[in-house]
Amino acid sequence: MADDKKLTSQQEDFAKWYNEVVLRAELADHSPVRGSMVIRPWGYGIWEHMQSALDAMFKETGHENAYFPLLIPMSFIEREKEHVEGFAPELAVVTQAGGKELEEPYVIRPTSETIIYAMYAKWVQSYRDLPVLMNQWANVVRWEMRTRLFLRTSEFLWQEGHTAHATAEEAEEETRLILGLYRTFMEDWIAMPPMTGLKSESEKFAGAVRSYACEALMKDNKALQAGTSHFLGQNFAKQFELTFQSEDGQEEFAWNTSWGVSTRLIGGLVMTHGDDNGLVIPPRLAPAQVVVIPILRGDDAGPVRDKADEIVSRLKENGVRVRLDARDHLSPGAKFFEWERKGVPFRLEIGPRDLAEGKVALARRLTPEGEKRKAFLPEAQALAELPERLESFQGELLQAAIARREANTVRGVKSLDEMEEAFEDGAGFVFSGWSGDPAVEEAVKERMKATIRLLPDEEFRSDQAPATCVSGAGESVTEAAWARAY
RNA sequence: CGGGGCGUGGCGCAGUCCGGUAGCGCACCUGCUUUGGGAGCAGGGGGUCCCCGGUUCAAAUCCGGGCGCCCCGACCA
Repeated sequence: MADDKKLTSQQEDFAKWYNEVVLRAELADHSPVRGSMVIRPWGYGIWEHMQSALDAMFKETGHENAYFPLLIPMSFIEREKEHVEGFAPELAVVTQAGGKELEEPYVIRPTSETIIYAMYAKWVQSYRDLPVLMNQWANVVRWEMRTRLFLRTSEFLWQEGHTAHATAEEAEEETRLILGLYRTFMEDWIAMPPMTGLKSESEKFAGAVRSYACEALMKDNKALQAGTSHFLGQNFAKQFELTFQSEDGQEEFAWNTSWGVSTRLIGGLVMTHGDDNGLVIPPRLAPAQVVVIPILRGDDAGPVRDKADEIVSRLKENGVRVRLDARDHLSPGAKFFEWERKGVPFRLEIGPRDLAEGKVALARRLTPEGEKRKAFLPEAQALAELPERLESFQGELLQAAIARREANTVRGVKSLDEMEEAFEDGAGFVFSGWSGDPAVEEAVKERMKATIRLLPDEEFRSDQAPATCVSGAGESVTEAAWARAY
């Protein structure tokens, strides 16, 4: 950031660009505690829109919100073997309270399976009590070694859904339902089109039988795990005695699922749409969809200001989220740059000239190829068209992201050499055959830092996948999508 | 935990080699003139130079010891 005004370009240093955008768009800032962050109003505003959209989707599918406590007895975490092994290194533990050493330490939740299924065990007696479909919005703490704003911080915000079912089939169905719901949300709201599929054994959630995930491709061609949905089988039910009496009188263990997305999605949004001028926020999530900037000059300042106020209230009536920037110590140009950096989809300028002509200037955060940056439109037309222009902007962001993902996906890779070449050439997702042998994953990771992101769902699979494993040893039992990942 | 870098007004940095009044740009405050792509002029406020100790007439600068942060390699939404 030698030039205070410009951001480091994505091409020059993507990681540095990301950091600067997050800080300078005022999404978040570092807190005094290492590895944790403050989410500022502009960033939290995006999160609030994500929350309300997701929350509505959860409710529509029969889920209810609840809240479980921050502190979990250490012994609960230790109950499920794989779970504790997975989380032990990143636990923050409370050993003192009220000025005394605690008899049993408490863990600050890294996730809430244990406490939640312990409670479900209390509430569920019969098949008539099932399914239990709950979600909670909460913060969790995982002590990470290396942190990055939004992508990996010691504390983050998320939602975690936890369900209990009478049959494995029903639980599996729930897992898949939520995965689809996440995908729809990411496409329709973040305009971030993920691939979906199953995680390999080595990448699945600690304590799950199977994990499904949404993986999205960022602009630097690294994959971001953006949401996960886990089929937990009866692993937790057995440890917490979550049982029910079936229709035919048998005592049975319930089947569980858990699923979550976090504030990491904001990092995904930044790296899916941002450019060298800063953030680009999809209209449906933008805290402000339009910023109105009056050009206040000389004698016309009063009438222009009045017109700007009028435009703001009329846009509000049309359901557009609008913000007025009438600060008089900044030049219009400075405001243009500022709001572009913050990713506001549209800017509406109103000056003396426009006032005289009954027009306004409308500028879009991203200008399509061959179009002028600003359109001078009759005021009534601009106001009437803004809602649909916001929607088409939203749609174009999604289409562009899908096109980018496809353009950076390499299919049909048949050998490790070919795979390495693809990654050297800057590929995003690389598809190959895989024997299912974890040793192949290890070898690839060692050699080219890529991992299996997904065993992709049918929709994303190749028309003709290689019949042999990319390692050259053995037949392929499944197609795998590899990528370097966050 | 290994390797590299850095701690100086809010932010970004110079000054450190070779000790001698703590500086620059941006931001901030006041006033006037401005305002359609990062405004101009004038005036002004703000810093225990990361901490502790040592050397010296004198330390941001030299010496010793701490602490913190950032980047790169092994875990993870």
